[in-house]
Amino acid sequence: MSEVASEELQDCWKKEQDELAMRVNTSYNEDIAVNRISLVGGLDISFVKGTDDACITLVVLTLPDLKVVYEDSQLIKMVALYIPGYLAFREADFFHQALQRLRVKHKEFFPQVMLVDGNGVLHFKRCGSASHLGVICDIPTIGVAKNLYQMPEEGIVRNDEHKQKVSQLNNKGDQFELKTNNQDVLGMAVLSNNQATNPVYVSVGHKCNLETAVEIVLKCSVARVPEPIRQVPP
DNA sequence: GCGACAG
DNA sequence: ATCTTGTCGC
Repeated sequence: MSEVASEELQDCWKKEQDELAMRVNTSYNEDIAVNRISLVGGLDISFVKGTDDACITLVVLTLPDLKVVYEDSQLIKMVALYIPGYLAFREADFFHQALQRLRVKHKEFFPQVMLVDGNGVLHFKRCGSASHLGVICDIPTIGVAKNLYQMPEEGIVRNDEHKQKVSQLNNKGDQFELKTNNQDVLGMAVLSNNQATNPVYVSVGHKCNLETAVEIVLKCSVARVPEPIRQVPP
């Protein structure tokens, strides 16, 4: 079983998250203008049944043809407890290492942008795991979550109004904004596939703006979950 | 105390 | 994250 994160450790995490949050960049970055991107990376973690053993996978795909050109899988032992809001602290180091290996081994495949399984600024500190990773590695990232991370105190909730909007998404590319009570747009619910009934929740991770993020996610989507973060068969 | 909470 | 059936489709 995972170790319990002590309150001391959580305080540490909070401080680090505050510092990282100040460094998140959500502006337009010409380097990742959609038509210039040729390599997109993806990061995901899959657990072995009921254990704390997990496989961290980093893949790099070409755009627009979505072919896998690089894959790095590493079996690891997860020791940190999962606490909603602090997802990045479980996995960021492993992802960081995977990116370092890529930089050393195959620099030519280093992606212009990474898709991360989780949220970017759609987060109560505006620093979800995608942003966290983007800042530590100093690379553009996009957060893609399969479920809405609710923030009741800011009005981001899966209520009837939300469900109503979701039911009106019919075609690939249909989307609606995820707005706080202060009218801050933190992310976009995007239908990534014509067959899907549920959207994915896209938010800026780092060094990118929301429009670009959504466009890239759509270009990478065949199934509901964008190709770079889908499970790659062993 | 309870519930709700990306993966 | 994981457990789960059959069904449809690239």
